[in-house]
Amino acid sequence: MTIDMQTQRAMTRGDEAIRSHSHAPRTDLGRVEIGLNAAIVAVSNNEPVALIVREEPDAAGATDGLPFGPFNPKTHRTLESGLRSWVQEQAGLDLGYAEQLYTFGDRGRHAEAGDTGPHVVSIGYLALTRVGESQPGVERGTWRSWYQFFPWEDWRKGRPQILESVVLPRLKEWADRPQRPGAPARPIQRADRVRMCFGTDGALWDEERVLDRYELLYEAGLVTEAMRDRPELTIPSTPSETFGSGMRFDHRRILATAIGRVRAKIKYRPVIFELMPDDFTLFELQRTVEAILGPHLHKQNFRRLVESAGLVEPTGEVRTRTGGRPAKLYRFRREVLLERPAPGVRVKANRV
Amino acid sequence: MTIDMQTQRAMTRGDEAIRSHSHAPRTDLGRVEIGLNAAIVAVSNNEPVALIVREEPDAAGATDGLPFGPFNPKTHRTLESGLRSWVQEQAGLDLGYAEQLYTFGDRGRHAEAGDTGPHVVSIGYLALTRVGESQPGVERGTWRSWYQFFPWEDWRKGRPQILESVVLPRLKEWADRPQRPGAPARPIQRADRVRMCFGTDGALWDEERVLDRYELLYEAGLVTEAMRDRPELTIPSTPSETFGSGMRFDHRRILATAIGRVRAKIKYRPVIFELMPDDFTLFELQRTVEAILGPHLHKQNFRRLVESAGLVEPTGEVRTRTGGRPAKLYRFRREVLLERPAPGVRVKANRV
DNA sequence: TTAAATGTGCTCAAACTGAGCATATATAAC
DNA sequence: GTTATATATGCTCAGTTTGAGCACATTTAA
Repeated sequence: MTIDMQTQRAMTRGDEAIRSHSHAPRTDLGRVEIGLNAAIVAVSNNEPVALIVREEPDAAGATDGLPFGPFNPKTHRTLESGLRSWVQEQAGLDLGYAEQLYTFGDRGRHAEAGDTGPHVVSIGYLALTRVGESQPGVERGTWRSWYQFFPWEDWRKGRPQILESVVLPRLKEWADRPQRPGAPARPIQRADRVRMCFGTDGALWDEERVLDRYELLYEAGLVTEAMRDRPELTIPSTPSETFGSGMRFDHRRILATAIGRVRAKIKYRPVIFELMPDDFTLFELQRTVEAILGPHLHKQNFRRLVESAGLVEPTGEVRTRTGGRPAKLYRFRREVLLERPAPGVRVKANRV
Repeated sequence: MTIDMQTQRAMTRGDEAIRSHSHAPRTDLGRVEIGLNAAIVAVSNNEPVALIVREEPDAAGATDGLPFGPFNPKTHRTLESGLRSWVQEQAGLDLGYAEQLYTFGDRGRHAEAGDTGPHVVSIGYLALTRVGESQPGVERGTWRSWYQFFPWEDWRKGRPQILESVVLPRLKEWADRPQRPGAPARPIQRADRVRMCFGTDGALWDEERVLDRYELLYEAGLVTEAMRDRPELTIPSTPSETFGSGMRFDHRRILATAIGRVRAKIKYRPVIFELMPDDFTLFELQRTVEAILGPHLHKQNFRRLVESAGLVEPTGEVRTRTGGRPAKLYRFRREVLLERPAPGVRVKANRV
């Protein structure tokens, strides 16, 4: 029945409505608190990075997390302004481009010790910025490559070998395992999901499905957060660092959502230029796109693409420090926003 | 600075962090309540419809709204299961496909009389279904054409004349008006937004920008909800019904988000079949796509598209009641999900 | 001077797309 | 019955887009 794999996870049914709906003040609702989380992305030295803040270790020993804080309707005019406040306070960064990603609300998704207190619903945001754009010394977080948390997503040097050596064997084992002890194994469904998410057996790798892949690894109990949230599920195995560094709460999930969103979005919105300096060479632009997307692109076709799409215009200057023939400098052509409904770096996705 | 018009609205800055972040229980946060809202979409007689529930009139006299209710973390395991509960209770409908749309949290977006009580953050969901799929008599809402709320979105008979006759003149007037009394008029920016959103002056109409258009009309004070939320802004003018029926709270905004999402999504996910019966003719499929997207499609090319994409397969039967040569019946080919990363009805968007 | 690296222009075939012609087979009107 | 009309379906064909590569330019480093 379910078609969209992205929402499949949450499509459980059968809950009952408990109380009738009314506009009178409701008193028996559990307390809810809203957490605002920012996945702040930049590209530094051709490496895609996210801003990480470190705090006390959580239940699983993770210290890395995204900047976040609660939404306070008394002081935050909007959700987004609340987010900006927290980022400013925690990382000393003044956010530029930001967009909402998704709202995560499942209980048990980020079990904290004790798990008392209000239920926390996390609203994830994606922000794009340039490193070193803020006043120097103001930043308090550290920039870390996002591939540290998702090593299987780094296709810049071809298919990452960690897939063949570790990830796929463990997933295959999970797919073949009976779902409940005694129950008949249903390897078909799981195997198909692995196949589509990770592009095995002739299926194509879709670089946008970052969240699907993370969710699958979580479900298979392979990422450390899964062991944290469901200790009973832990099986002695490969050290969990093999499946990328863990993060606190559900921050890795939010980061996965963010990566998928940037990868999709640069194809139809010129957000790539949020990551670029004012002037750049076409090859620098290409390197940045590759850092985000993974696979490397055909150089001549890439320049044809961005030029014919009207995304850039030459500044008239050249940069000689390129190690070869001097490269013309370009800048983002803002007028493109007034000319086309969906301007972006329309590199072909791996879509048949 | 801002690039994505869709998030432009909320990109205000300058808020200050009020209190330092900590993991101790926070006590001085204003109360927050989460509302779950469902835009349930179907296609009935080639008309795209949404499930509307009627209640007491709100401040502006609107009685139409989407099924909704508060999220209760004590009883709802997930946000989505909470939504399903409310829809079940309020409309007697068992939801099939559902996906999260967006979380709206701005204060003042749906001013209620008095405006006391907790701050409500709305999480909007999109659901797709077939009419008459539920047990007969169980449904308590009414299905209403979504073009009743967004008449300017109906391009099935060409460019809707309401655009030339009413919408654009009023928007032009707004764009030319000085933003504050006495301040210099800045018609450029507003005029450009109108141009891109509504495809005037040579710009192309992008059928996916439903929310942008609604937001623009809201900002211009032309839709009735704007007058409700900011009464000082009301100017005696065209009856507000000209700009579509109003809805309670921010439900029309959520519906706009939903329409934009379906229009985008059917192009890369086979969700269109959530709206189709098991067996259908290709022309019926085309009519459904047209109901969603607006403009009419080239018939032969449409069938070439869906057949060559492997989205459908013939059932072997024909339907004679078509008023012409009998049409072959088709069904959705589920295997396509295992073959392609992003299968969908890839009709060309109005994207250059 | 040469090798190596990058930058830039151009070609060309394959695939895709938009548009239309032509024909098949029903129902409804006369 | 015959005809008008409506839908169904196959096919063509030119224009565009895309993937891949050749060729040459201009720099730095050895």
